[in-house]
Amino acid sequence: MSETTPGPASDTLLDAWTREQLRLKEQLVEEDRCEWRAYLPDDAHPRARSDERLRLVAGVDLSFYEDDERRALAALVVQSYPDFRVLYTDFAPVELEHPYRAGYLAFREAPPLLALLRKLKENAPELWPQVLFVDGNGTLHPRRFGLACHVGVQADLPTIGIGKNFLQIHEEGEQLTMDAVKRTSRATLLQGGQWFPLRGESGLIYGAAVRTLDSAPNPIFVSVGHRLSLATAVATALCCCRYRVPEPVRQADIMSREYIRRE
DNA sequence: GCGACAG
DNA sequence: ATCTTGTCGC
Repeated sequence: MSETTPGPASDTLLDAWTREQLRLKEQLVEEDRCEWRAYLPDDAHPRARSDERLRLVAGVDLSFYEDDERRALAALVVQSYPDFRVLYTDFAPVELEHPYRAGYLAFREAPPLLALLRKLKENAPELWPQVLFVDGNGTLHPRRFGLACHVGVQADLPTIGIGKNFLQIHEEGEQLTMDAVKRTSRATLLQGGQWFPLRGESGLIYGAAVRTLDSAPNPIFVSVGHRLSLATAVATALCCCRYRVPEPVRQADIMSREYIRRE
């Protein structure tokens, strides 16, 4: 069966991918292993020492062409913090090997994103970011190893997973449902900056529902990608929000779509 | 047939 | 992901 045909016929491929996720997960670090600390942009007296301050943030995303389902544009944007000046952009047209499948997004999107990161390290190592925002989940994933983890581990970079839609977790009877999240969001996320952990029946925390702004009632879903704690991931995401979505992923999205539209 | 489905 | 402008409200 063709790899691009979704369905039961590709079970052996999905099994192999599952094993690959569990193998890479052995290298996953879910605690703070980064030399910087987030601080609010409007904090007149940042508490962090100057050499511990967050200065370089980045975002990656893929945008798609109308005609061909497999053609896409991978984008990497590096920005200064806290003023979000765009310091570096790179775009690469790519031919995707695999179709989208929930739970296996990394096998579709990670390769082109990692290629952009390798190129950055080679051509402008001084712009290597302190943290990378990924458009997609990290540990908020059935096997706790989503795209943001995949990219973080393989690039050895602190990463934060940002989901704009909730991915339900039913694995191992966890029962993290859309309904429950919507109810809790409505009841507890009363203003920007508020969030709650997404905790399964087992007690495991997969990520957080975060209301980033007063003006954006719908939460985003933040999870650990690599080399940081959930608390750091949430605090850093909040520090990077001018709009509902953290600025690096927002810029990568906007600029890649603009690039497609203008060519 | 119905619901779920990161991007 | 993408199809898509204006428009209602603070």
